[in-house]
Amino acid sequence: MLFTMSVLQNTVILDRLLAVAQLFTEDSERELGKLGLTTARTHVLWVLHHGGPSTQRALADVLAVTPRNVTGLVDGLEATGYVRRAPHPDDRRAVLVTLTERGTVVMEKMAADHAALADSLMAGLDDTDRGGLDRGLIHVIHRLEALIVEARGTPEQDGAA
Amino acid sequence: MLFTMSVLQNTVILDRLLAVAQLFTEDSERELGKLGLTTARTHVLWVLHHGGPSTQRALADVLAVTPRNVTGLVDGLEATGYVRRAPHPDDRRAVLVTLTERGTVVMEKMAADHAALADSLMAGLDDTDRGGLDRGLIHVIHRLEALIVEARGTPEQDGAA
DNA sequence: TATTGTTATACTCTATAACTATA
DNA sequence: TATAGTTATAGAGTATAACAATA
Repeated sequence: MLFTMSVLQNTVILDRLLAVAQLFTEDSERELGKLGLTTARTHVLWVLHHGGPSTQRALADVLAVTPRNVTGLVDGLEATGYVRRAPHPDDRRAVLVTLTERGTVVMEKMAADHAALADSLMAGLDDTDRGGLDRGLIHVIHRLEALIVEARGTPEQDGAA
Repeated sequence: MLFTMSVLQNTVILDRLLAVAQLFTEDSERELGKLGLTTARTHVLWVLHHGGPSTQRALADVLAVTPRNVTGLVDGLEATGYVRRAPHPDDRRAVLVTLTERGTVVMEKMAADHAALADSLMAGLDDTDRGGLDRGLIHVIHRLEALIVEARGTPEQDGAA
C-alpha cells in the first residue's frame, strides 16, 4: 500500500483534519522554537516526564531510534539546560538522563496544555455525535491495525528468504 | 499553547489513532524507500500529479518550503527518474518540473491506494456512527481552526512591535 | 528593481560502523 | 561475550545569504 501522511490532504474529512492539525503543529513548533526546543528533543522530555529518569538505551528503545541519535538529542537538551546526565547507581557503563527544574516546568505546562486542548476540542459537541465520534474513531483504529497486521503478516513477498 | 504532535500519544482516543497512524506511516515509508522515495520527495510528486507541471517557485510556495530546498528535492527526483526539468516556455529564468512516465505510474498507484484506504477505513461502520464521526471531526476541525485564528490574531505578544 | 533558481554554508535528525569502558 | 554510550562518517531535510540570469 503506497501512502504518505502528507498526501492525506486531498480527500474527505480526515484529510481536512490532518491539514488543520498540520497548521496547528506548525504554530506549536514555532512556540517550541522560542524555547530552544525541537520536536525530537521535546519528545525526549515528554518521555522523561512520564517515565522518570531513564538510561539512554531505554530512551532509544522508546523513541524507536538509534543510541547514537539519543546521544545527540541529550547533548542538545543538556546544553540548553533541560536535562542532566547523572551516573547510573548500579551500572557504571550507563547514564541516567534526568529532567532539570527547567525541563520539569516546561513539561508540566505542556501536559496541562495538552489536557486543556483535548477538552477544548470536544467542548460543545452533543452526546450523540460524541459517541459516534468515539465509536467511529475506534472503528478506524481497528481497521488500521488490521491493515498493519495484514501487511506485516506477509513476510517479505519480494523473494528474500 | 505548548504542544507536539508526537506527544499526542498519551491521552484518549485521538492519541490512539495517532499512534496507529504512525505505525501505518512507518510501514508506508519503508515501502516508499524500496522505490527510492522519501516523504518529502513523494510530496513533490503528489503536488505535481494533482496540479500538473510547475515551476520550482510554485512548488516552494505550495510545500511551504524554501526555493533552495526545492532545488535539492527536484535534484533527487530527477536523479531517480521521477521528474524532468524542462525550460519554461514564457520565462527563461524559470524551470518547469514535470512528472516522467515513471513518476506518473507511481502517483496513479498512490492515488488509487489512497482512495481504497479511505473506503476500507470506513467499511462496516453503521450510518449513525458514521454521521457522528463526520460531524464530530468537523466539530474538531472548527475548534482547531478557531484556536489557530486566536493564536495568530494576537500578533507577537512578546513585546516586539 | 524584482524574481527564479543556484552555489555556499550550516544545523537538526537520522543511520551504520568501529571503539571504549564496563558487565 | 554482550551491553552502554561515544567518536567518526554520511545522507536527507531544512534554513539563510549571496549571486547570476532574466523580467
